[in-house]
Amino acid sequence: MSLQYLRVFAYIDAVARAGSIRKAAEALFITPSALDRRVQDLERELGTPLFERHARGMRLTAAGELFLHHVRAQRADFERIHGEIEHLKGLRRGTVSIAASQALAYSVLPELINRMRAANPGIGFKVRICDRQAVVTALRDFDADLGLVYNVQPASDLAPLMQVEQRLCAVMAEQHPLAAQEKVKMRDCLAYPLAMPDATLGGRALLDGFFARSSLSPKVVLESNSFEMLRNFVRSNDAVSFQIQVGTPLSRNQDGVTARMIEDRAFPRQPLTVAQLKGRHLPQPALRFLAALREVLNGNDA
Amino acid sequence: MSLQYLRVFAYIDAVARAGSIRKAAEALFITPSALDRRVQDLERELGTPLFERHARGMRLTAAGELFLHHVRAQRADFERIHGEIEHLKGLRRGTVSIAASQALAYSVLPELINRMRAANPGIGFKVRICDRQAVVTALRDFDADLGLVYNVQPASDLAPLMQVEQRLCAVMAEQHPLAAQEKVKMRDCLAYPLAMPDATLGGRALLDGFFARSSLSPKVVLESNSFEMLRNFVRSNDAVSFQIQVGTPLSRNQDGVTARMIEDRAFPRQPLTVAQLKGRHLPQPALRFLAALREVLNGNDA
DNA sequence: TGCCCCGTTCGTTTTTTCGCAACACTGGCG
DNA sequence: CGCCAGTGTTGCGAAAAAACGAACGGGGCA
Repeated sequence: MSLQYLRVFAYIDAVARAGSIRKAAEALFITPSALDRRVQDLERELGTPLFERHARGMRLTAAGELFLHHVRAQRADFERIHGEIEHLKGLRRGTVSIAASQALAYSVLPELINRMRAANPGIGFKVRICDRQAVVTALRDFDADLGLVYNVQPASDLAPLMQVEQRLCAVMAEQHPLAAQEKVKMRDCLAYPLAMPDATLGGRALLDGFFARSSLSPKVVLESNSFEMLRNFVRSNDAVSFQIQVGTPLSRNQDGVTARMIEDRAFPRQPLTVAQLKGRHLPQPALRFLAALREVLNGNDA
Repeated sequence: MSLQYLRVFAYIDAVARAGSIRKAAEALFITPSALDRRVQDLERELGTPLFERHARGMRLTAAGELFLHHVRAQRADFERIHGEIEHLKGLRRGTVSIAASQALAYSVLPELINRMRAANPGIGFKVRICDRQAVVTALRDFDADLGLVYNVQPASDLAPLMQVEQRLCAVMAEQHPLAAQEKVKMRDCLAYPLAMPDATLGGRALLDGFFARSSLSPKVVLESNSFEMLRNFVRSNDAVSFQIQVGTPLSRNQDGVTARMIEDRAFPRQPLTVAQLKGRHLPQPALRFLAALREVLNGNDA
């Protein structure tokens, strides 16, 4: 559902995304000349150029950024209204789009979505797993209704909806010596090779900070931007990896990998944050998803 | 500036306002058939009728109400964005639209607007003086950015921005015996004929309540929905009228009429409220007007 | 310089929208 | 009961808007 009458707004959005009229025209299945005219007409109506004409393509002007934000907000809001109209017709339909850190892909999101789909089969989901910066960008561009991020830096245009303190866990093979203990200390882990999340991931900054303060010297044998990679790596050796609580198989050792909480008091904790773009009206399905999320994570309001 | 591309939304709005396709078509300077087609196309795209076809005209369905609200919000938001783009071009332009009770028309709004216009000549104003219910309606329909009302009943879709306690004043001719006192008591006023605001006005409910509780019997000689009428009436006789503080010539007796505060302790006080529609993003000029209003009224945040 | 990709323009074709007149229907009133 | 004054709605030709396709001018890069 894209509504014929907002065509020109979709054009502007496409040009901004593609960065050039020709590419945008291709994506829209029209000719560059037609697209160019619509852009120029709109600029004439607004009395301001929305794009800087560059030899390489089109870049948004300040006015363009402003207008594009409005366009995206409008289109997102229309989707919401359309969903509510469907809701009025008795159909529980709609789509929840989520941008989340990797940790959520392990069990929280799949299980939650399964549960919601069981209750409301008409609702669809879009889940994009990406790094923290991309989550923020997705929210800003109206590509996601909700963002679930660990250790995100606050931004003035983001509104936190929920914060959950997350402890860091050590991840290791089931047969690993450390798995015998109920809880582990960080110094215990350092006796083994480490498989570390890389700098794009939320937990890394904390680990680095901790290592810098203490006089411990870690032996990093693997660094990756994929927790799945790290998890599958430590399954068949004595290395230890790290992940936040919700992203680990704390109780169920289902795939040869298990996790133990790290009990160091001094270890800093960062919250897992659920956020939305400030000032947005979330669609009903997103609100219901948020409520379900609250139940599962037992989080506090932000 | 109405933007060609939002034409259909303007059509829907017009039909809802006019209550019939033919009247709306007349207002839009197009034929009923053309308008009818646009409405039907939109309904087909949404998959839901927006209007009930009645022999007398068109009435909004539930889905229509929802959609119309969205349409108006969008159009208002577009105006805001357009204003901000103008702002970007260096022009301090835009329009503030205000719906207010009569008391504000006396001195507060005229003086405030004069002062703002002196600082920013590019800003235009739309002021609609109306009763309390109409103020609320204007906010709901996006016909006004800000509402200034005395003694308004709270509504869930309205967000109070500022509240100022207002004392009631007695209004009388300059030569009136009561004008000799610095403050007056209600029982003093009852010795004279009364010119009362009618039930549509904010202060009336308070007066009625007070008279009901006390055993005083007022002699009402004039009842009007216009404070200007009441004020001009008492100028040349011994009657006494009432008005809230901001709407009276407390210090300056410029037009043969003056006012005195009523000092009864037991007399209930209602706040003058500045409100907006909840969830709206106010345009920059409206925000600046609000700030100026705060300075003048010394109000507290709500 | 030569090439490639860019935005843009022009004349034409296709699609959408509009106006006009006629039609069908409903509710009220004599 | 029938008439009447409104309403929304539809078919068709005209008008307007949008899209197409090819050609033009221009800036960056090898």
